[in-house]
Amino acid sequence: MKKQKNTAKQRILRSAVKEFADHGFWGARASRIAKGAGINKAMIFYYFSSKENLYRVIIEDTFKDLIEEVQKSMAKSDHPEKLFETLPEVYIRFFRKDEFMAKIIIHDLVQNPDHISNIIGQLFEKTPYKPQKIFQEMVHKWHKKGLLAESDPVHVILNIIPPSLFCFIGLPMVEAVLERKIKVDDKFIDERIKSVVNLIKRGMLK
Amino acid sequence: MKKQKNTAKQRILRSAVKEFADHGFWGARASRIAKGAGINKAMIFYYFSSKENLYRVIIEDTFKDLIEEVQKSMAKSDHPEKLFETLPEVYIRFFRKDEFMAKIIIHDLVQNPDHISNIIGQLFEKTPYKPQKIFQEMVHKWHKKGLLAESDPVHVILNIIPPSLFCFIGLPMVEAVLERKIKVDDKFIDERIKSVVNLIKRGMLK
DNA sequence: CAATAAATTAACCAAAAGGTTAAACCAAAT
DNA sequence: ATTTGGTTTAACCTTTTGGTTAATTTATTG
Repeated sequence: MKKQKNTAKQRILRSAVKEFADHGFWGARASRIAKGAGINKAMIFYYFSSKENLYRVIIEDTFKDLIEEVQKSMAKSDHPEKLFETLPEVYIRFFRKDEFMAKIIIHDLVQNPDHISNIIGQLFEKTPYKPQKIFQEMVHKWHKKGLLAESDPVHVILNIIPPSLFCFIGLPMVEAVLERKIKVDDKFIDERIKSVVNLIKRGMLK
Repeated sequence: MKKQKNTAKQRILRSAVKEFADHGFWGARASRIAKGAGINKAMIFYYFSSKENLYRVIIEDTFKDLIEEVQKSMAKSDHPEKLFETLPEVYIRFFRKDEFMAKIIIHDLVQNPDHISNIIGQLFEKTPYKPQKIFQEMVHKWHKKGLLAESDPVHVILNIIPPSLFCFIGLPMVEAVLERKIKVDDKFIDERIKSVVNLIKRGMLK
């Protein structure tokens, strides 16, 4: 657990996360970040030198945390059932902790796809063992053993992450379609995790 | 099929779709839209009065088309199996047709959730029968009959749309994680549809 | 305490943005 | 041929933006 200091730098970061989430990189305003952090605008450039760099720092920090958690969950899973039971929870709880980050990642993914690719690439380079190879081998092995119905790791990922990640961003659309407000409380989160786990276990396990 | 005229207005729309998709509303530049359309910047404001209005027109047009297709697919489905077999194809093919729109919708969903809610609300008001009621009743009826494992319409939607919609936006992330380029060609699209259909049929049907 | 380094601010700046305007252009109708 | 109406343009304007600067306050340290 990182220390939650209240230095000017920390307050800028917190305010910036919210600003980038609400307005995206281009919509984000340095003046609003400053106001939200209760500091002078010049401080942003004093500590982070540019808006772009501030953005990069935030994205990289978040991804480091997320990837770490996913790797932990993968390391513990010697069976696809175990993996499918834990992964949705990791993603959903991570993005619930601060849903702002979910929004920022989506923004980045849409506007600047190479950026996130590079960050993930760099983070993977530093780790001693190669998680990308491990995942592909896991899927391959499990499929051969007859445990997995889906054989392509690409689709395995595309079937797990979106239903987890999207439940925060997509909700307004669902609300409109069903003409009903949906409260994102602990109960809803638990139900969502259960539903996704069910979906991918029944949908992809043999 | 709408007529694909080549009037200045049409060219502005086409150029704007690409610009909004690549940069989001705030990142989009009127000057670039003009250059892309090969017209003078003033024409944008002559035909659409403001950047915001141009954006609104694009979003509303797209949604009208999408909702129409989804409703057609719903009307034909008297059984959940049928619905689960057709819906992913509708979404995936629709967003493949121009993936720009997928990006724009995501942008809008993240930055301005109320906007899309309102558009959907307005479109639904005009239709004689209420699709939102129909869908909820369908799910309820099917669940009671023992055809559906998932009883909550919210989760049914959240299990169908994200794996379909996200396969375009999320791909760069998957590529980074697996350290492999993925070509989005007809073959991939077919595979993706099959995978999603499989996932939600096995995952939610009883 | 004095000197130095770090943190903070108000005022400022150039560039770029969305948007306006008034004049020119052009096709069709009279 | 001239009027008329919709198009199209270059030049312009205002506001806002990310970013700078130079001066001031606050903390650190010898």
